[in-house]
Amino acid sequence: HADKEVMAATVLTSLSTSPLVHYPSSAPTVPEPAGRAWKEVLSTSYSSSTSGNWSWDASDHSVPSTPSPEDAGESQHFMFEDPIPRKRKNSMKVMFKCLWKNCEKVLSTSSGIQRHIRTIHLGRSSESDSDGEEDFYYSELEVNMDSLTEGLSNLTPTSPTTAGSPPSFPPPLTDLPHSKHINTNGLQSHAPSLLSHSAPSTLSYYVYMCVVGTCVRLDGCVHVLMLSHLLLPRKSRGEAKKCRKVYGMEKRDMWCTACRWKKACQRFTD
DNA sequence: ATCTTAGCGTT
DNA sequence: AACGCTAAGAT
Repeated sequence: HADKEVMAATVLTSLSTSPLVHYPSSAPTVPEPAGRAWKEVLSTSYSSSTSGNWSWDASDHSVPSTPSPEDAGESQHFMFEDPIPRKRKNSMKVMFKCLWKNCEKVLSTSSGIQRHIRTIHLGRSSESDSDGEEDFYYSELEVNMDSLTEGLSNLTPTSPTTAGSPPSFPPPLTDLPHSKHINTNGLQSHAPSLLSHSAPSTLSYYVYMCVVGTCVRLDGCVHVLMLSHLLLPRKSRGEAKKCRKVYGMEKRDMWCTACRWKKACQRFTD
Protein backbone atom coordinates (compact mmCIF):
# COMPACT_ATOMS: atom_id res chain seq x y z
CA HIS A 1 0.00 0.00 0.00
CA ALA A 2 1.22 3.34 -1.00
CA ASP A 3 0.25 5.11 2.18
CA LYS A 4 2.23 2.66 4.20
CA GLU A 5 5.28 3.39 2.21
CA VAL A 6 4.66 7.03 2.59
CA MET A 7 4.33 6.50 6.27
CA ALA A 8 7.52 4.56 6.43
CA ALA A 9 9.31 7.23 4.53
CA THR A 10 7.90 9.81 6.81
CA VAL A 11 9.01 7.97 9.85
CA LEU A 12 12.46 7.40 8.56
CA THR A 13 13.02 10.87 7.40
CA SER A 14 11.31 12.79 10.10
CA LEU A 15 13.85 14.44 12.29
CA SER A 16 11.76 15.99 14.95
CA THR A 17 13.97 17.42 17.60
CA SER A 18 11.27 18.42 19.94
CA PRO A 19 12.27 17.27 23.38
CA LEU A 20 9.99 15.64 25.79
CA VAL A 21 9.39 18.31 28.30
CA HIS A 22 8.50 18.15 31.90
CA TYR A 23 8.58 21.78 32.66
CA PRO A 24 6.00 24.48 32.19
CA SER A 25 4.44 24.23 28.79
CA SER A 26 5.39 27.80 28.14
CA ALA A 27 8.81 26.80 26.92
CA PRO A 28 8.21 23.65 24.96
CA THR A 29 11.15 23.92 22.63
CA VAL A 30 14.05 24.39 24.98
CA PRO A 31 16.23 21.30 25.20
CA GLU A 32 16.12 19.76 28.60
CA PRO A 33 18.82 17.27 29.55
CA ALA A 34 17.05 16.28 32.70
CA GLY A 35 14.16 15.16 30.59
CA ARG A 36 16.19 12.21 29.45
CA ALA A 37 15.12 9.96 32.23
CA TRP A 38 11.56 10.47 31.26
CA LYS A 39 12.18 10.05 27.61
CA GLU A 40 13.71 6.70 28.11
CA VAL A 41 11.12 5.60 30.49
CA LEU A 42 8.02 6.01 28.49
CA SER A 43 6.82 2.73 27.23
CA THR A 44 3.79 1.31 25.67
CA SER A 45 2.76 -2.06 24.57
CA TYR A 46 1.69 -0.84 21.26
CA SER A 47 1.92 2.20 19.18
CA SER A 48 0.55 3.23 15.90
CA SER A 49 2.65 3.47 12.85
CA THR A 50 0.10 5.36 10.95
CA SER A 51 1.04 8.82 12.02
CA GLY A 52 -1.67 8.85 14.55
CA ASN A 53 -4.57 9.12 12.24
CA TRP A 54 -6.67 6.84 14.31
CA SER A 55 -10.29 7.40 14.31
CA TRP A 56 -13.04 6.35 16.52
CA ASP A 57 -16.54 7.53 17.04
CA ALA A 58 -18.68 8.13 20.03
CA SER A 59 -19.81 4.57 20.18
CA ASP A 60 -16.27 3.59 20.90
CA HIS A 61 -15.95 5.72 23.94
CA SER A 62 -16.16 2.74 26.11
CA VAL A 63 -15.14 2.84 29.68
CA PRO A 64 -12.84 0.36 31.33
CA SER A 65 -14.78 -2.48 32.78
CA THR A 66 -14.78 -3.44 36.38
CA PRO A 67 -11.25 -4.31 37.37
CA SER A 68 -10.51 -7.88 38.12
CA PRO A 69 -9.96 -8.64 41.80
CA GLU A 70 -6.22 -8.94 41.64
CA ASP A 71 -5.93 -5.58 40.01
CA ALA A 72 -8.33 -3.82 42.27
CA GLY A 73 -5.49 -2.46 44.29
CA GLU A 74 -4.42 -0.14 41.55
CA SER A 75 -7.29 0.25 39.25
CA GLN A 76 -9.97 1.11 41.70
CA HIS A 77 -8.46 4.52 41.87
CA PHE A 78 -9.33 5.34 38.33
CA MET A 79 -10.98 8.65 37.93
CA PHE A 80 -12.56 9.65 34.72
CA GLU A 81 -12.63 13.10 33.40
CA ASP A 82 -14.07 14.67 30.33
CA PRO A 83 -14.61 12.16 27.59
CA ILE A 84 -13.24 14.70 25.18
CA PRO A 85 -10.18 16.29 26.70
CA ARG A 86 -10.19 19.89 25.68
CA LYS A 87 -6.63 21.01 25.52
CA ARG A 88 -5.18 17.70 24.55
CA LYS A 89 -4.70 18.45 20.89
CA ASN A 90 -1.77 20.83 21.09
CA SER A 91 -0.02 18.94 23.77
CA MET A 92 0.72 15.77 21.94
CA LYS A 93 4.31 14.94 21.37
CA VAL A 94 5.43 12.36 18.97
CA MET A 95 7.70 9.82 20.47
CA PHE A 96 9.54 7.09 18.71
CA LYS A 97 9.37 3.54 19.85
CA CYS A 98 11.77 0.82 18.93
CA LEU A 99 10.02 -2.20 17.54
CA TRP A 100 12.81 -4.66 17.95
CA LYS A 101 11.97 -7.74 19.83
CA ASN A 102 12.06 -7.35 23.56
CA CYS A 103 12.98 -3.74 23.24
CA GLU A 104 10.58 -1.12 24.42
CA LYS A 105 12.86 1.80 23.98
CA VAL A 106 11.10 5.05 23.41
CA LEU A 107 12.97 8.16 22.56
CA SER A 108 11.83 11.60 21.68
CA THR A 109 13.50 11.97 18.35
CA SER A 110 13.66 9.85 15.29
CA SER A 111 17.36 10.46 15.08
CA GLY A 112 17.65 9.26 18.62
CA ILE A 113 15.78 6.08 17.98
CA GLN A 114 17.74 5.51 14.83
CA ARG A 115 20.94 5.86 16.73
CA HIS A 116 19.61 3.50 19.35
CA ILE A 117 18.69 0.89 16.79
CA ARG A 118 21.89 1.35 14.90
CA THR A 119 24.07 0.91 17.92
CA ILE A 120 22.07 -1.50 20.02
CA HIS A 121 20.40 -3.67 17.44
CA LEU A 122 22.45 -3.31 14.34
CA GLY A 123 25.75 -3.16 16.12
CA ARG A 124 26.94 -0.20 14.18
CA SER A 125 29.07 2.26 15.97
CA SER A 126 28.80 5.27 13.79
CA GLU A 127 26.85 6.61 10.90
CA SER A 128 29.88 6.33 8.68
CA ASP A 129 29.46 2.65 8.06
CA SER A 130 25.86 2.98 7.14
CA ASP A 131 25.15 1.23 3.93
CA GLY A 132 22.06 3.23 3.34
CA GLU A 133 19.86 0.20 3.74
CA GLU A 134 19.37 0.08 7.41
CA ASP A 135 16.16 -1.31 8.73
CA PHE A 136 15.16 0.64 11.73
CA TYR A 137 11.71 -0.55 12.64
CA TYR A 138 10.36 1.91 15.03
CA SER A 139 7.09 3.65 15.22
CA GLU A 140 5.68 6.88 16.38
CA LEU A 141 3.45 7.27 19.33
CA GLU A 142 1.98 10.29 20.88
CA VAL A 143 2.43 11.37 24.39
CA ASN A 144 0.26 13.80 26.17
CA MET A 145 2.52 16.45 27.53
CA ASP A 146 -0.14 18.24 29.44
CA SER A 147 -0.78 15.24 31.54
CA LEU A 148 2.86 14.66 32.08
CA THR A 149 3.61 18.17 33.19
CA GLU A 150 0.50 18.28 35.26
CA GLY A 151 1.41 15.06 36.91
CA LEU A 152 4.90 16.21 37.64
CA SER A 153 3.71 19.47 39.05
CA ASN A 154 1.84 17.49 41.63
CA LEU A 155 4.99 16.00 42.99
CA THR A 156 5.18 16.67 46.64
CA PRO A 157 8.53 18.24 47.38
CA THR A 158 9.10 16.07 50.38
CA SER A 159 12.10 14.42 48.96
CA PRO A 160 14.26 16.85 47.01
CA THR A 161 16.85 14.27 46.24
CA THR A 162 14.57 11.95 44.46
CA ALA A 163 12.21 14.57 43.23
CA GLY A 164 14.90 16.31 41.30
CA SER A 165 15.49 13.56 38.86
CA PRO A 166 13.38 10.49 38.92
CA PRO A 167 16.49 8.43 38.33
CA SER A 168 16.23 5.57 35.99
CA PHE A 169 12.85 4.63 37.12
CA PRO A 170 10.83 2.79 36.31
CA PRO A 171 12.82 -0.09 34.99
CA PRO A 172 12.32 -1.13 31.40
CA LEU A 173 8.94 -2.60 30.89
CA THR A 174 10.40 -5.87 29.78
CA ASP A 175 12.32 -6.20 33.00
CA LEU A 176 9.37 -5.93 35.25
CA PRO A 177 8.69 -9.05 37.21
CA HIS A 178 5.07 -9.09 36.37
CA SER A 179 2.88 -7.07 34.20
CA LYS A 180 -0.39 -5.85 35.42
CA HIS A 181 -3.09 -5.50 32.93
CA ILE A 182 -5.98 -3.22 32.91
CA ASN A 183 -8.96 -4.73 31.36
CA THR A 184 -10.93 -2.36 29.26
CA ASN A 185 -13.77 -4.10 27.63
CA GLY A 186 -11.65 -6.86 26.38
CA LEU A 187 -8.73 -4.72 25.53
CA GLN A 188 -5.64 -5.01 27.51
CA SER A 189 -2.77 -2.72 28.04
CA HIS A 190 0.63 -3.53 29.28
CA ALA A 191 1.28 0.04 30.13
CA PRO A 192 -0.10 -0.16 33.62
CA SER A 193 2.62 -2.60 34.41
CA LEU A 194 4.57 0.37 35.55
CA LEU A 195 2.22 0.89 38.37
CA SER A 196 2.98 0.57 41.95
CA HIS A 197 6.42 -0.86 41.83
CA SER A 198 9.60 1.07 41.91
CA ALA A 199 7.89 4.30 42.71
CA PRO A 200 9.65 6.15 45.47
CA SER A 201 7.17 6.00 48.27
CA THR A 202 7.92 9.53 49.30
CA LEU A 203 6.62 10.92 46.11
CA SER A 204 3.11 11.33 45.03
CA TYR A 205 3.15 10.57 41.44
CA TYR A 206 0.14 10.48 39.33
CA VAL A 207 -0.51 8.73 36.23
CA TYR A 208 -2.72 9.98 33.58
CA MET A 209 -3.72 7.63 30.97
CA CYS A 210 -5.78 8.47 28.03
CA VAL A 211 -8.26 5.70 27.61
CA VAL A 212 -10.15 5.99 24.47
CA GLY A 213 -10.17 9.70 24.70
CA THR A 214 -10.74 9.78 28.38
CA CYS A 215 -8.06 10.82 30.74
CA VAL A 216 -7.60 8.61 33.70
CA ARG A 217 -5.62 9.43 36.73
CA LEU A 218 -4.04 6.72 38.76
CA ASP A 219 -3.23 7.85 42.23
CA GLY A 220 -0.26 6.76 44.13
CA CYS A 221 1.53 5.38 41.18
CA VAL A 222 4.26 6.18 38.95
CA HIS A 223 3.80 8.15 36.09
CA VAL A 224 3.99 7.63 32.74
CA LEU A 225 1.21 8.56 30.89
CA MET A 226 0.37 7.78 27.66
CA LEU A 227 -1.94 7.66 25.22
CA SER A 228 -4.62 6.34 23.46
CA HIS A 229 -3.27 3.92 21.01
CA LEU A 230 -2.77 1.12 23.35
CA LEU A 231 -6.21 1.31 24.75
CA LEU A 232 -8.10 2.14 21.67
CA PRO A 233 -10.78 -0.10 20.36
CA ARG A 234 -9.58 -3.36 19.02
CA LYS A 235 -7.40 -2.90 16.07
CA SER A 236 -8.79 -4.29 12.95
CA ARG A 237 -6.84 -7.04 11.42
CA GLY A 238 -5.51 -4.66 8.86
CA GLU A 239 -3.96 -2.52 11.54
CA ALA A 240 -2.69 -5.33 13.65
CA LYS A 241 1.04 -5.30 13.59
CA LYS A 242 2.39 -8.70 12.97
CA CYS A 243 5.76 -9.75 11.73
CA ARG A 244 4.44 -10.29 8.26
CA LYS A 245 3.13 -6.80 8.14
CA VAL A 246 6.01 -5.13 9.84
CA TYR A 247 8.82 -6.80 8.04
CA GLY A 248 7.15 -7.99 4.90
CA MET A 249 7.70 -11.18 2.98
CA GLU A 250 11.05 -9.97 1.74
CA LYS A 251 12.47 -10.03 5.22
CA ARG A 252 10.82 -13.14 6.38
CA ASP A 253 13.98 -14.05 8.21
CA MET A 254 13.30 -11.26 10.60
CA TRP A 255 9.94 -12.63 11.63
CA CYS A 256 9.63 -14.22 14.98
CA THR A 257 9.76 -17.98 14.90
CA ALA A 258 6.08 -18.30 15.56
CA CYS A 259 5.17 -16.21 12.58
CA ARG A 260 7.59 -18.05 10.40
CA TRP A 261 5.84 -21.26 11.25
CA LYS A 262 2.42 -19.81 10.98
CA LYS A 263 1.79 -19.81 14.66
CA ALA A 264 0.43 -16.99 16.78
CA CYS A 265 2.84 -14.10 16.64
CA GLN A 266 4.96 -13.81 19.74
CA ARG A 267 6.55 -10.51 18.93
CA PHE A 268 3.50 -8.41 18.35
CA THR A 269 0.88 -9.76 20.64
CA ASP A 270 -2.59 -8.34 20.78
C1' DA B 1 -17.44 -12.12 -4.91
C1' DT B 2 -12.66 -12.54 -4.49
C1' DC B 3 -8.35 -11.81 -2.27
C1' DT B 4 -5.42 -11.64 1.96
C1' DT B 5 -4.01 -12.72 6.48
C1' DA B 6 -3.57 -15.08 10.97
C1' DG B 7 -2.85 -18.94 13.01
C1' DC B 8 -5.01 -23.66 14.33
C1' DG B 9 -4.52 -28.44 13.68
C1' DT B 10 -2.09 -32.20 11.78
C1' DT B 11 1.71 -34.55 10.02
C1' DA C 1 9.63 -27.85 10.87
C1' DA C 2 6.03 -27.64 7.45
C1' DC C 3 1.96 -26.38 5.62
C1' DG C 4 -3.22 -27.40 4.53
C1' DC C 5 -7.05 -25.28 5.64
C1' DT C 6 -10.39 -21.96 7.04
C1' DA C 7 -12.42 -18.07 9.48
C1' DA C 8 -12.14 -13.28 9.65
C1' DG C 9 -11.33 -9.25 7.29
C1' DA C 10 -10.18 -6.39 3.43
C1' DT C 11 -11.08 -4.87 -1.19
